[in-house]
Amino acid sequence: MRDTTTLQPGLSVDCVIFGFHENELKVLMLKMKKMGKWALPGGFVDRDKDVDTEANNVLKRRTGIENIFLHQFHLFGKVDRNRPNHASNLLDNGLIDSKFKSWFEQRFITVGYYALVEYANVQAPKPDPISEKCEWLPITELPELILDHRQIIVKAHETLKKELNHQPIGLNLLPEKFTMPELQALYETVLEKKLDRRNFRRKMLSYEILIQTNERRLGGAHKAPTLYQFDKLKYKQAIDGGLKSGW
Amino acid sequence: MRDTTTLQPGLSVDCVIFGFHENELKVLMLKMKKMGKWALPGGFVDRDKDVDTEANNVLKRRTGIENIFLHQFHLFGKVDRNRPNHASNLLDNGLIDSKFKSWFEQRFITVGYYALVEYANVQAPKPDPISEKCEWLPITELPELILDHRQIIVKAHETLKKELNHQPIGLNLLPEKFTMPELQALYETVLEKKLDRRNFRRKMLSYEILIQTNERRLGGAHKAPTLYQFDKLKYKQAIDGGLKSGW
DNA sequence: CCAAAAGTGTTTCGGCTACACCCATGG
DNA sequence: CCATGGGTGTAGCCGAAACACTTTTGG
Repeated sequence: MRDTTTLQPGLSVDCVIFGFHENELKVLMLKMKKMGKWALPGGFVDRDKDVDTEANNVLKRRTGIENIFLHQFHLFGKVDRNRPNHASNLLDNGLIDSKFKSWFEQRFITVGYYALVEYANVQAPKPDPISEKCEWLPITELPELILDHRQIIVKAHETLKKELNHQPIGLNLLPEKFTMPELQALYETVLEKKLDRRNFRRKMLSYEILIQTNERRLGGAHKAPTLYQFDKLKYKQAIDGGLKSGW
Repeated sequence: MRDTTTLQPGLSVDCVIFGFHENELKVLMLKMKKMGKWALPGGFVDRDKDVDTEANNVLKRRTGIENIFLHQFHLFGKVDRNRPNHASNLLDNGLIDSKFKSWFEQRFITVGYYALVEYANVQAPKPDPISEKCEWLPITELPELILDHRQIIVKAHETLKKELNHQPIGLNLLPEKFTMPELQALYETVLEKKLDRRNFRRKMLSYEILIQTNERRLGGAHKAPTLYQFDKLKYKQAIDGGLKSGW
């Protein structure tokens, strides 16, 4: 951060970036230097940029990914969410220059966005200058987080679960080709409940957003499952038009 | 407005206040002096107040109503939503003092809230200092609005329709006691489609949020319909817990 | 050949839809 | 007594849930 005068004061964006790996729902988090606590990837908003644009920039800076599903879900506007100690904690740990003290002492509100990204596509997530590392953490075992970031993640997860009743997920969250059981595992993980294998298949096929390939996932024990991929056009239509039934 | 130094810069809240009257969904709007355009009731956010609190204050100032359903639904963050002409329009029409010029020239984002209020409970909605009147306008026939306020209303209405799949409405939007056809008319108006009289009744009763009184609505021609009221405890549980089926 | 997972089919149940019919009220 | 809207019942359809059975793979 060089100059705060071009930034919209008191406003930040935070991104809850979901990934799926080893049957766990994970969130991309930054471990802050010195403080040890973890934080969501976030950023400030330039005075002459759309808020949505800045959220996309955050995602791109940490993962290199652009142009994917990124959805605003809530504004967190409690007056005490970053006070009284956040700025002094940053200063005391030498994470920010003292000339930015007043900037960080402002009352801040933050806009929450969530994204769904393919785990394997994020090879080396990049920490920001005040973080020592950027890693995927399982959503079920989060360490201590700064500010209200835990609450932001919970709200993002709740929103994702609700949206699942109207929209498919999987594209950008799974590899290009995947099996039906893998897709089901994703749904079960996000929804935090078991689904019937056969009914899941039928329902998912009824959406008509899948293309069956003639390849199979070999190498595992037992019968080799068929690989599918998304029909991207129809998938997009399903996102826009909305699905009827829920889970 | 006396002093902008206590306000969170570049941030406002706007409330889409829905009412229901004569089988029309209405929105409480302010007609701005001189300019003639209409605007949503809104306000700025004090540096030491929660954003939610300020939204409630806006509602209270215009309607006198407090402690009712008021839901944040979206942050509008386009960089050009209040520029380049909004501040100069206000100034040219003498609506603001020139000492506030720079305040209104800032880039503004706004948080949208929507509320459901009982039409009859708002006897004399109060205009703000820069408005000549405050009135209910039918959502289907909106005049010219300032900024992106039309888009904000559209988004609020879309959100309301979606929420209807998971939550009941009616409390705070209808009088204390109401008939089943009146409740149905509300649903049909919000959803913008006709529903089957008999199926509507069955479905609504299945939610178990209604209490049947032994009174009837007299005075109309034909059979006098039974009056119902909401079981407020169960209604609240339905809001929190969510209903399953949709419309 | 066996265990375990993938793939297919079938039955059942409940909710929603689309009706027919009776009841009450004002005119 | 009749037109009109309120109130009640019911048959049929469709989707979801529950479950049995076959197929395929590695070991």
